[in-house]
Amino acid sequence: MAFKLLKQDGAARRGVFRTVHGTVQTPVFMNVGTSAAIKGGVSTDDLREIRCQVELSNTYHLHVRPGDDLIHRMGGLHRFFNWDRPILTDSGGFQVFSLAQLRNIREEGVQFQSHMDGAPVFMSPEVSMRIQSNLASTIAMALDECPSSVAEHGYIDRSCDRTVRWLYRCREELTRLNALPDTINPHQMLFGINQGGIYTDLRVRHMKQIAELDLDGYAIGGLAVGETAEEMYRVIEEVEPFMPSDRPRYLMGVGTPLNILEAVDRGVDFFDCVLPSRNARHGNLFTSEGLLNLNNRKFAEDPLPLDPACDCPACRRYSRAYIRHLFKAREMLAMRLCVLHNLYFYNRLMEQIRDALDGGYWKSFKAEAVERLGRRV
RNA sequence: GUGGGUGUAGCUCAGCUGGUUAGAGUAUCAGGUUGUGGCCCUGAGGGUCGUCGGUUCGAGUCCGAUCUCCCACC
Repeated sequence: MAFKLLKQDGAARRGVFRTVHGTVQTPVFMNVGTSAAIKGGVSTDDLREIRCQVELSNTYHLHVRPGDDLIHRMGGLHRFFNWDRPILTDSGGFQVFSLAQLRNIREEGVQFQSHMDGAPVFMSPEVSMRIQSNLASTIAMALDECPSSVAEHGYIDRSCDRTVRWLYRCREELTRLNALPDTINPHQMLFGINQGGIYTDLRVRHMKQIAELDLDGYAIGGLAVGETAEEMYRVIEEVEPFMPSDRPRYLMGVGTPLNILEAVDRGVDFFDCVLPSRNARHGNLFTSEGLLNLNNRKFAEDPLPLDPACDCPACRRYSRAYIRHLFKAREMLAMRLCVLHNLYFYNRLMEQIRDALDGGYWKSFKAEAVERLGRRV
């Protein structure tokens, strides 16, 4: 079994996940590099230095540019990207619904226009699996429809049924692809995605249906897209009892450090979010003392590092005043240093969470961290 | 020196024949950002309308003088 549960405290889980690209310690935060690059000029050497375990790239983006067939010819994403640890590829489903202007969704798949040049693109369960097989990521995500979490019950009901049918097609196609002789990663794993908006009956029914497929892991999708944090926590609590306990659980696209602490407490093992990297590019830092907006004038002559308690490459050598200056001067080093810091902060937060679970002091750590990280510097 | 143009927010500029509390973009300041388009969204502060005088119930707007800068010609 790839996933092994080491310890549990309430619903919170401490585990290890074995893959062909190495073992992942969970709970884990995956560092997002959509186009096989962490935005902000961060290299894979940097990723190793900031203690990244799993990198996440995007099927849709890499399909549009440079093309998954090209990456296959270049030996797969790991060789192309120079990253030998696990990679998870998102299926492209979310992008179809968040980026595409014009789309037409049918049973067969989704026809839409590329956000790059308007060229027609067709995405189906089979196409998504073929792209991800070409990329040869460690973990492939199933193609799902991601409707607005607050869409009406009737629509999400029908959408969930279609996502189940798509999931069967994904598994069948990936099984076929993994057996082909020119497949780069014949052990590519598949995670299914739970949908159902904010409706308990749909979430539970859908989770039960996809659990029957006995996949390598299960994700909760369609959250943090309009509903409140409290609704998100409620949905996790309601669906968690129906998620296989011997498989990793992945909460897609979440979230803030507080969201992650609350979700770990409700049994989630995997996370990914653009928040630390995107906010970093705009000067919004996560620190051990809470949120810090480096654009604030009060940091103009502040000689302290971004976070005095941090030993990331940015905090070891540079002051708030200097990095703030870099932002005002629009120097790209500003973004690089802040992205390194925020990702390191997230990766270190996950280490602290794992230490707390290992050490048996999860509840007290969580309560203290929620209070501390919710502050503002 | 002569003729023409110009002057309004830190910057670039709107402001129709005179009419509520002078606007926009950008910059600044402060929020937001959740399966990534270095984007975008929201709010705030900021002006003796070059200066002085005149006409008028009322002037950024009309008149006179003066100063600034730009252009052309001598």
